[in-house]
Amino acid sequence: MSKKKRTAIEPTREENYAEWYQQVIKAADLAENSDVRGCMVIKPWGYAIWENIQKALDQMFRDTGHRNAYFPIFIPKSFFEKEAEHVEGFAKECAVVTHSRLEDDGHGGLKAAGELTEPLIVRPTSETIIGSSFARWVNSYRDLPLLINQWANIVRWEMRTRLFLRTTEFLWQEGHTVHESKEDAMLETLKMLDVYADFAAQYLAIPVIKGEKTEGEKFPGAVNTYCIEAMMQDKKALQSGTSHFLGQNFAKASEIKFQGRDGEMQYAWTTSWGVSTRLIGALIMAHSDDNGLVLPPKIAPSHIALIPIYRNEDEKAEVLAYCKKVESLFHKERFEDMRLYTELDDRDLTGSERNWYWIKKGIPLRMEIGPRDIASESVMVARRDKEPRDKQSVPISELKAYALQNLKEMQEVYYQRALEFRQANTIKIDDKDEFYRYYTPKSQDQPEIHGGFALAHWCGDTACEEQIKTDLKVTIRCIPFDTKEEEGKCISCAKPSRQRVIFAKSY
RNA sequence: CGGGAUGUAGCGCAGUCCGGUAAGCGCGCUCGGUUCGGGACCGAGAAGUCGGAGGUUCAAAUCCUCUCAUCCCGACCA
Repeated sequence: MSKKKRTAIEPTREENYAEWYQQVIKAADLAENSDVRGCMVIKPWGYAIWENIQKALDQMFRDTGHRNAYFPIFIPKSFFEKEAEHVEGFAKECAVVTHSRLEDDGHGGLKAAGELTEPLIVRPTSETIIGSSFARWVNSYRDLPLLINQWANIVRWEMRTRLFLRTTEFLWQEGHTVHESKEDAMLETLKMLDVYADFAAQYLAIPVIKGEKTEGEKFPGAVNTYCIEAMMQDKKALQSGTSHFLGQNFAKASEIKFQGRDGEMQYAWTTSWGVSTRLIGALIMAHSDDNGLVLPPKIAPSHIALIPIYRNEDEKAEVLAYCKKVESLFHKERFEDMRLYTELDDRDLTGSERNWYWIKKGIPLRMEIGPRDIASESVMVARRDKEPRDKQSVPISELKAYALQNLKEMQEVYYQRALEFRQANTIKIDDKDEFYRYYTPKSQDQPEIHGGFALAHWCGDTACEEQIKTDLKVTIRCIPFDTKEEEGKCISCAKPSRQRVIFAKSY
């Protein structure tokens, strides 16, 4: 009989990945479902992660010349109707405001009254409403480039929701820029994709693949859509950010025109790009384990849990005093470019309970501090990327340097682990049968855990993409930038192909 | 929006088929004590309109109808 190791999260990833994901969110107290269907309440520990994402990204946007602004949550229906593809892509998931006030319905309740002359759409994205402002702001080539970002909430009436991955309302950032030339706009589109990829790697410790979306997967109204794709621990792909080259489509829809260097009036070239609270879902699924959340130090809301261990009131007083001294070592300390935070957990629970509480929350370092440590002028330090019982005694004199060094190492470890996992689950496939075998579940009971990324040839025909999607529920995640041109045969129809694309099941 | 499953205390569940002292268990919570460096123990407590609304019946957690929510699988999507 093999004894099953007790894990803090049940079921484990292997047993039931989807359920494990829900349980990690609950155990780490990140978020919960609200009383409004499909909407979530983001709790302090989860929201702090979002705030850290905001801080880091906002700095990067600023460094690339962008400025924040804010546009209305409501978009007149007529604005929306201006770009045909855009309408088609978003119409089905729009929430619509049709009335402006409530009246007594005569039965003890309220009824909507004051019908609006024109319905307002709750923004699912802001190209059209921002475009109308941009049309006023842009008159001359001297007004360009116009580089704007907004942090906002948006609403997309999705059928099926999952915390952080897909909710009816979510938080995001949307960059909107206007350029004089096609080349400038394309450069901007790709520059911001790079910003996203760098952010994912450096802060979230998630390696991503940069590439272009196929015709069938691109943003409604865009000329080209680029994306970063990440692999989760169930080997599925998660689109973690997108950047769109909009050509002159939205400039024409919103009349964004300017007088050029040649004196002629012309339509501008625009871009848009965004990442959302979905990144928190990516973070959870990329790093967490069967004991709960795992957070890269550079994005963690707090970095060190101090856990006093004592037997009686006398010891408690002594230990707490010592803990405060230890905590003061880190007062207003910085880790990389973020503030370093500590949590002194003096709740009246057993040491192990407090220990496990912080393991589940994913705090990078735990410091157990008891009478023995006071005697030896040291602290027991445990890292979240190691086994729960794996602890190291560190002298107080070296503690600060030790903590900073280990946080740095952990950030690196998480990135490497994720990268190795992706590499181990990415293969080149040239044979159609092998391709189909690769994506056929080994176990019908848990069809999530199988397959991975496949680099295979594709002729460029949407029909082939559709066929594979129908047969295997596998889609082309992107046409990656970093592959060489090579002759081959389409994995579906065997017609000649010039390059490999990334296939995967996706969220 | 289609198919499936589930709603009983804060969480996890039993009871539902065969209606009738079954409102019960484990964890958590409160109080008292012993504990505390591998998820503590003993004792005493508090807590649930059985998801909601109708109906059948002398009697409904249990049967019927409708409805809401959650999860899974599809279609759609960041």
